[in-house]
Amino acid sequence: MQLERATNRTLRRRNRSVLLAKVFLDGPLARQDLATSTGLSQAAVSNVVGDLIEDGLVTEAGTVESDGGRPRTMLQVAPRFALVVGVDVGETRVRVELFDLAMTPLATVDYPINPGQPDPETVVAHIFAGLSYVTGAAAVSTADILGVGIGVSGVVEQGRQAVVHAQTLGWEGVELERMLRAGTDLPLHLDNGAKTLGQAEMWFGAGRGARHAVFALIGSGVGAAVVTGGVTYRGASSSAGEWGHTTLCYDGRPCRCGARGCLEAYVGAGAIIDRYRDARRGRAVPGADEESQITTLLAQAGSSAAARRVLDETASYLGAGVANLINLFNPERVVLGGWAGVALGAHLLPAIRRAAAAHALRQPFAQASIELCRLGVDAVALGAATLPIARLLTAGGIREPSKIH
Amino acid sequence: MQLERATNRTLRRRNRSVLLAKVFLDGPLARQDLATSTGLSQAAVSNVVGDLIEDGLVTEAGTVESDGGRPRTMLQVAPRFALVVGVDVGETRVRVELFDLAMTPLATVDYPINPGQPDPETVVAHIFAGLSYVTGAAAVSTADILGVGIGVSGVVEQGRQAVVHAQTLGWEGVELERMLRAGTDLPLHLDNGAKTLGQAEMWFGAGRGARHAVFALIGSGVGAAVVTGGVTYRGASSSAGEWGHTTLCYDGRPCRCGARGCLEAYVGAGAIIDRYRDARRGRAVPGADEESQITTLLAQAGSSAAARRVLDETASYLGAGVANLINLFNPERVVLGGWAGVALGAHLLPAIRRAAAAHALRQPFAQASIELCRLGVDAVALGAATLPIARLLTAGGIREPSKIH
DNA sequence: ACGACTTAATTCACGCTATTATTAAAGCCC
DNA sequence: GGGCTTTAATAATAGCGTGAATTAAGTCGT
Repeated sequence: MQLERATNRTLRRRNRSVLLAKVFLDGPLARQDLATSTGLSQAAVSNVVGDLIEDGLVTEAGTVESDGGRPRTMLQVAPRFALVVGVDVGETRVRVELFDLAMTPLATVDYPINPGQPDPETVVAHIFAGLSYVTGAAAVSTADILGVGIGVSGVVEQGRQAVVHAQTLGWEGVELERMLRAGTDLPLHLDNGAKTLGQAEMWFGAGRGARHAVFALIGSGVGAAVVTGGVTYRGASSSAGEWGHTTLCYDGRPCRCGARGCLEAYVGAGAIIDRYRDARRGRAVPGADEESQITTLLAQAGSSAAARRVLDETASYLGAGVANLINLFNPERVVLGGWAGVALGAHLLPAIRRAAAAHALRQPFAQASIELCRLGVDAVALGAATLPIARLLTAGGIREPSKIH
Repeated sequence: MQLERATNRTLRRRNRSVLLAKVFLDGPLARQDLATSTGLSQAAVSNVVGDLIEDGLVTEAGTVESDGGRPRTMLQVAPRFALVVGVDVGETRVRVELFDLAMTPLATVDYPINPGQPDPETVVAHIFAGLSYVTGAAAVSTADILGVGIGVSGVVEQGRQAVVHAQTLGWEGVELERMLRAGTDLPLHLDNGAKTLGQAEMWFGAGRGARHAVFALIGSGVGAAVVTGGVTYRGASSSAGEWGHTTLCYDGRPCRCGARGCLEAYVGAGAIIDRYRDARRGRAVPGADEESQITTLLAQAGSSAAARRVLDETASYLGAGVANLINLFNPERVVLGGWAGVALGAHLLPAIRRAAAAHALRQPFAQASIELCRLGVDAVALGAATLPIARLLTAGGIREPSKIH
């Protein structure tokens, strides 16, 4: 039950938002398209679009020939109306990327961090360094930056100031937003990295067109982003979707979170490698890091029965975990992502589908397709960059929240 | 991203909806209260309330004395503006209940059904019989009935016409809505029984005030209703929340759904009784039906170590299951309900909380309280009856969708 | 009993917004 | 160039919420 009053300005802001979002997401469109697809009258569309053009948010982008009649002028979001920055705070590196509103990457920089429990201060310093690097490299002014989105691989607790709990980074209640705000006046949007990746796939990847989707991400950690009604599901404190630490096997293998039987203790990259090592009677899996060890495992599937068994089991566990998501969230689409998810999914997707079918209820399973992601792992920064844009769109392109005359 | 245009009438409808919902849910309120709590101007409130009174939706309900000043006149939803019917299609009976808009029960009737796979036709006949019985008993006209809400213990797939998949009833793709529409012109609202119960608890019970809550229901079956942002989470085809058939114990006990290791196979009433029988080395648990057998188990906890062990295990499994809900949905409240849930919860709640704490991530667990429901099991019909009301409230009290002059 | 004071509800001019109908613009085709 | 088609802008109209002023309905002190 919504309890927001509606005033006359609300109306305009909302229609601005509807039109702006449509132009942004569905590419160049004519005023007519907007009128028919939104149901607004042509007059209103013209009126609102006029405002948007005047505000510099939208530009006319050429005309399209017609078969007898005035050619329709196409509209698009002005790519340079503003710039956005996406930051990916992963377990092994901090990536800072600058985009324009057409989501063209203008500059990118990576800062590797040593995996052993990076200092929050170091990460913050990397972010600031990255900010000044990308603005310098693209020769743009900070004033043109609409906002900075930051995807962190851990629980991001939204409150007045976002706080990060990331067991994999060794962070417990790190006041990342406060630390960042101390060094910049740019609008900040912190969020869980899985959620930003889901956002990216939703707008530009495998989630397009779906209203209810779950993005299941397998990497060193295991997480999920749930989108419902086109909007990321957050829950009370924005930590919803912690799929990796749901119990799949009561009293089972110990997990690094301290509990037993978590999904991550079976299908997290580390867990898969551990299980393969066990299957090899304790002989270490060749490879410098988890990523190459997983590659080894997949490469040996042709020759080693043990590797095949480990992969089969992985698909079964993963399928059961996906079935849980399907039963609980009833999505129309489950998208498998994360670096390990992509590596495994390419080979195991049919087996995962079979296992999910065996564990999920028929009706919700029949509603859901299970697919691979389309954007790759680096989309965390892209998705983070969409956060300030999402805010701009819902606000109807009005940057200042309120003004006092 | 919402894509609904907003027109001038939308505004009024929305404000009608906001005010009407507030008056309905937060009891008698003065116009002033409405103005301050919604942010609308007093003039607008007066204006809209005037319309609502004229339409017969709202009535003035006396005045409240003041210490110097005009006394405020309180407003309430007119209890007899319309009547609603709630139907509970359970595994053992069909209940039909008639309410006014103050949710006062005006008439109730139960039709027992023999547990062995009841015929859909029989259930439909019971519903029609119940409808004519309650209208007769309360001496009201069918024309005064706003709508009929029907809570079914099974998956209700919403489409053009709701279809029911209820393994416990032996129903597979039963076109219940079509069958009902053939016999009545009343607006129908079919939904899963757990969801209607959650709705009832949300409006009148343990969920009041929460924006994100999960209602975990334990009976013969195990299910959950998820409320997010004050609204029931449905997913793509409205079957979200099938908690009972999530895998808790990979490759564990067989479940009646065909899979193995489902939560229901551990904490469903039948499963608990089975586990107790196993603990008694196969000796049947005394009791005529599941309900009395569970009572027996609880009664013997004082004397029998086996009973205690079974209950402890139940609390642990249940806690792990609740932890999964907390990790995935990040609610501020988890409400334990269902007849078995109530019976067990009274004794096991502390143990369940401990087990949930052990399995959930710290941060989301700290955000969530775990409580018992307040309304009892019979609230399914009450919750079903709220469905037509919820529609009325969101529509701002406008019954006909559109009129042609 | 009367006036001062307080609080609640209504009225009305105003500005904002979308709608429908109408007009202008811009091109194609014969 | 005139007729036709499609797109965009303009004008007249009506709905809606706001804010200030006004009316309504009491309490309290003297």
